[in-house]
Amino acid sequence: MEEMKESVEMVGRNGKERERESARDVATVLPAVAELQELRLGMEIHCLSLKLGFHDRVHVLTGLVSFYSKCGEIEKAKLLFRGINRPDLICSNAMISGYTCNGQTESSVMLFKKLLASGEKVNSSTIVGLIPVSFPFGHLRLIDCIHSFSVKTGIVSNSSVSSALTTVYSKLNEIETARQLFDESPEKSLASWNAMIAGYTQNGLTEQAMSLFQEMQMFNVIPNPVTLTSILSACAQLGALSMGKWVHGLVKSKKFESNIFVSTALIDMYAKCGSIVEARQLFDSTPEKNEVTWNAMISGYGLHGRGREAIQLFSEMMHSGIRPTGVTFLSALYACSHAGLVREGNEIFQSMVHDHGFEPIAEHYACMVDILGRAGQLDKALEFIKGLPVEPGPPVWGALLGACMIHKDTNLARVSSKKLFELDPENVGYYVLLSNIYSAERNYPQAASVRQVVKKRNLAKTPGCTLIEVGESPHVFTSGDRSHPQTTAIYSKLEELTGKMREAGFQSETVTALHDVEEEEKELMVKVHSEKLAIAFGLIATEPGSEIRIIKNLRVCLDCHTATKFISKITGRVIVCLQHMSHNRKHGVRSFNRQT
DNA sequence: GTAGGGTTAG
Repeated sequence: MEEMKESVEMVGRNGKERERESARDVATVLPAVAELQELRLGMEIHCLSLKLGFHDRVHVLTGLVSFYSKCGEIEKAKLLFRGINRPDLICSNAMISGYTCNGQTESSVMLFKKLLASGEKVNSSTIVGLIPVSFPFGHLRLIDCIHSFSVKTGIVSNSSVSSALTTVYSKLNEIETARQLFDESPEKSLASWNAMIAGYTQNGLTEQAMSLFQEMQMFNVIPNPVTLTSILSACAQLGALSMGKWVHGLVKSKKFESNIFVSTALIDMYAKCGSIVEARQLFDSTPEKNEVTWNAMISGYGLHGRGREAIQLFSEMMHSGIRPTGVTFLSALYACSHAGLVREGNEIFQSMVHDHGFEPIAEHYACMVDILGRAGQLDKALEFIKGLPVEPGPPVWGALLGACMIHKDTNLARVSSKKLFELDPENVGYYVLLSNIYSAERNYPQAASVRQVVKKRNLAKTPGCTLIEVGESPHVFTSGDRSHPQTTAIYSKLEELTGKMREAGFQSETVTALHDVEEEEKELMVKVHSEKLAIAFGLIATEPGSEIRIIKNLRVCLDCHTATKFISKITGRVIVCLQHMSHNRKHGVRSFNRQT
């Protein structure tokens, strides 16, 4: 930063006789200023070049157009660009890219067409700048057009073009097209591999991401921080602690720790894999933190039910000078809901709106409903919903339904389910919740009729599963799973535990309620089983007294929570139980059993 | 002087 200022001052001091050189210096320094998002400094440089009279050189102008675009000052960029007499290709490319990264796709396309009409030959940078990587939604047809154009002109063989296309297709969940582009690209750069790996992890296809990661190493392509960031995200999604630790070792040996993406991904990985202490140690030892780093740590605490720590960190963030984002508030609110911190959640929500001027989105409202609902304040939750300035969507009603389940409010459950079935008829989760509520109060005919709807409409439900890592190996259990090699020992351990739990006063309300119901009904309680199986296995397979960490994918959780507490008490083991949605991906879960 | 790949919530 200081060096940059010096360099600018030097330009000033040297004056007219070195005008040409100074102009070149300015053009060189601008991209760095843009990357640092130093709007003020860039404007000073702009003023300086006006003063010194080389502001009209095309190199400087191109740099300024690009700089203002990257800082979100698209109007300034447009103004400058319009003033240029005959912009050359590089300058036009800068403007095309400027429009695109500010979400002004139509203007970008118009300029591109104008360029083509003028007979100018476009190059790979033109195409890359035209691809709406940051704002792809709703532009699939345009992207297809750019793709065809690239194939027709042969420019698709340029690895930058094909990487950008791979990325944009991945973002639109068009993963097969993305893979085809990757496979057909004649010279795969490191970025090509990274684009495909990231495409997989962002779509939850962790198995494919991992195998491509192995493949690239077989081709002697050396992973860089970008690669490892994606791989760490895959580990986090899988709960793959030992793989994550291995990657951490790689990060250290390659001295990538100072990369902010890598350190943030590491913190997130440790938190999601159950090692919150490790996560915090890394967080504290990381000198450079951005809003995402803070968010990852706050949500990590939330995941572990450590609401107080989450709030503490949240307030430290507010004083750190790092500006909060919508995700910051979501993470903090989520932590409050898991820890039953109603007053604190309310304060954070109010502060978000009034002190920070954030317009809440549906997820924030849903979090508030969740906070009130979980705490048993169902009336207040409903009141809150009724007072919303916008029409509440599925996340809001879903949160209310979840709360009704915990507090067994059948009437309100019926109201929210009705809304949910209208708004989101394909989502099986809501049917399962409602059916469970009916079952819990022994209203079997109603429960059966809800399940009938699921069956009739042929809706697929997400299978519940629980993961546990023992030593270096991950083990995944589903409901009633008998596929594990140590199945007999696991089930007898479970028997033993059930007996002891009963002696200790454990009453499995829901399970008894479901006792005389058909097999399929028991399946609705999948995660209870899978979680217990995983714990039973953990007890057998690990050293007495050691910590047991399990990760599950479904949110519904009434009986298992109490059962886990009992088991922990009886066996004297610390049991860390995490649930995160990113673990809710079938492919990833399957890969676990195969990989080892 | 323009252009490719990355982290956080649900």
